[in-house]
Amino acid sequence: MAKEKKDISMSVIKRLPRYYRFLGELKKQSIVRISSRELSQRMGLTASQIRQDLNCFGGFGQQGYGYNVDQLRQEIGSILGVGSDFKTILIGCGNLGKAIASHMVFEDRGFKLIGIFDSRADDMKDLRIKGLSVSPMEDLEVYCREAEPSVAVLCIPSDSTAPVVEKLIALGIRNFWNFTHYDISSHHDGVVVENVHLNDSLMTLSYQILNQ
Amino acid sequence: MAKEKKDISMSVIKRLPRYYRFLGELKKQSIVRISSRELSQRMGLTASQIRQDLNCFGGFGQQGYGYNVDQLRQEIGSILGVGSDFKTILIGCGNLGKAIASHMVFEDRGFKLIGIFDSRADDMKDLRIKGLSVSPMEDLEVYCREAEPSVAVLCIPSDSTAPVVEKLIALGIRNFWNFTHYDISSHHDGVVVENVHLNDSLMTLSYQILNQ
DNA sequence: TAGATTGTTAATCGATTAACAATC
DNA sequence: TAGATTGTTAATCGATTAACAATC
Repeated sequence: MAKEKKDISMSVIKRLPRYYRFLGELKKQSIVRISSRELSQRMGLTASQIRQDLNCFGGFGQQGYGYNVDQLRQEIGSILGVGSDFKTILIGCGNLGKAIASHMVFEDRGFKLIGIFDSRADDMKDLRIKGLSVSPMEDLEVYCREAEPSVAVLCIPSDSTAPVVEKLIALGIRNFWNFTHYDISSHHDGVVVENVHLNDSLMTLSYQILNQ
Repeated sequence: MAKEKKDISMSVIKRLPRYYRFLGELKKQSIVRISSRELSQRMGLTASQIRQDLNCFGGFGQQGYGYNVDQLRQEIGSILGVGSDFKTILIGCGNLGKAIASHMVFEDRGFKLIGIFDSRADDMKDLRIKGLSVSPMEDLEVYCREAEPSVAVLCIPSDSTAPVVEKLIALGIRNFWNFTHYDISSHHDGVVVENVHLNDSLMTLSYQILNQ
């Protein structure tokens, strides 16, 4: 039933997870159907925008009725690839890496954590995160040839990121969840990068506080 | 010299931290001056956009010369409030909260962490993060009346966030760095919220992998 | 059938890009 | 002065909102 994907704009994509979240809430509250108007009021959007967004992918609604909450949620989930199983490795197991690995429900979102690497793995002999031990960076090459992960989560210091990315790309990894400040996209083409720049976020907050 | 701030769009604001970062890099490389054209090539933007963005705030450049790297960096830093000193408390000291508190260079970005709270503070008697111990949530009210923090960082489970936000707002806190999935803006007006929705980010990555 | 609400087209608004006169 | 590059206005492009015919 889903439409041929044309070229959906990033603005739309970025809104999808939020729809997914709100629909999950509605489902929890045992709400079965919802109109674009009602959803728009809850989410602080226009009904028009919701209908436009959803119609990028197909006619999920029904005239005179609205949308079926659970069905719509599943459709959006499938568009976002919630049911995927991307083999993922974590590079850098310091405070942040540890938190990301143990805190995030990777599996719920289509990512399967299969390996953890850190340059000081020696100091982490006894550490286990989700049953995984921490391997030294030297093992990366052999490991990747065997396990063929497709995604790397980067939680290493920004200034040592460049050569690591170089290596990962050489080993065939094309998808990055990047917590460093290193600007992967401006150095490499044909690579998928989702940045989480916490410092940038903090500075945006700071601006908003000063100019509210 | 800075212009009267009209109403700068969020699109522009969100780009400023990235400018700040690139200018920091250039400074490190002892580059003194840069033209919008050269900067645009390094950052993968158009020169036009850079000039437009910067001119929202004032004429930082000089015709025939370009921009002075260090001066421009400082101007942007000051727009973003890098030199501020917002009193900040952390709510929730689990894996993520711990990582955020110890990993982030709050101070460099205008935020001063002055207190940490967790509902299970009893189990964290010996924990010290940046010299701070973890206080129980019951102490929040008295503490806020005394110390008057203006920013709260939320690293608690999403489903217990609503009442905590309620309380913090009652205690006069209006600015939030929100790592939970709870949608503060849709429940409260006149509040500054900067969201870091890691799950949303992960889902966006997933979409991009499937549709690259 | 009448009422409700979608899917979709048209109108508006905002953001990005192009162009160029001002000026260092 | 001539060359370079900004600041700024105008043109284009894209995203959001409004409107309404289609239809459940």
